[in-house]
Amino acid sequence: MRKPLPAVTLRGDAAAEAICAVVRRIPRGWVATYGQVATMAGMPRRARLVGRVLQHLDSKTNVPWHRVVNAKGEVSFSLSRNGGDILQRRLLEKEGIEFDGRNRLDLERNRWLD
DNA sequence: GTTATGACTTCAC
DNA sequence: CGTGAAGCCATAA
Repeated sequence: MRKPLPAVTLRGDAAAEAICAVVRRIPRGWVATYGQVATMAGMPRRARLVGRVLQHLDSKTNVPWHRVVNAKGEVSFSLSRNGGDILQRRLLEKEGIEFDGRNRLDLERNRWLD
């Protein structure tokens, strides 16, 4: 008998925990990129994995997922996020981060350096 | 097994 | 600075 497909394998996984641990260290008002988080979590080139882990967080998580943006310095927009991208931008603005007319922020100025 | 898809990144034009 | 292609790796079909 085959084991039922786990609904979410990334949540609770060791790799997922490592990623969350890094994201939780991002100070309020600062951002990091997916690739940066991946590298800091000890798994370079796993940027996409970071995005997938964040997508599975539940709404009451203590992980500041909104402080993670892509390498271009913009909030990743996707229909599959069902409005989560808009929320992300709003949360960042509430922390004092400014966006230009193209949904981008200044990475040089806002990137969190460990 | 193969193919397609993504909250990605990097490099070449 | 924009675009496209290739690389990436976990999931879903």
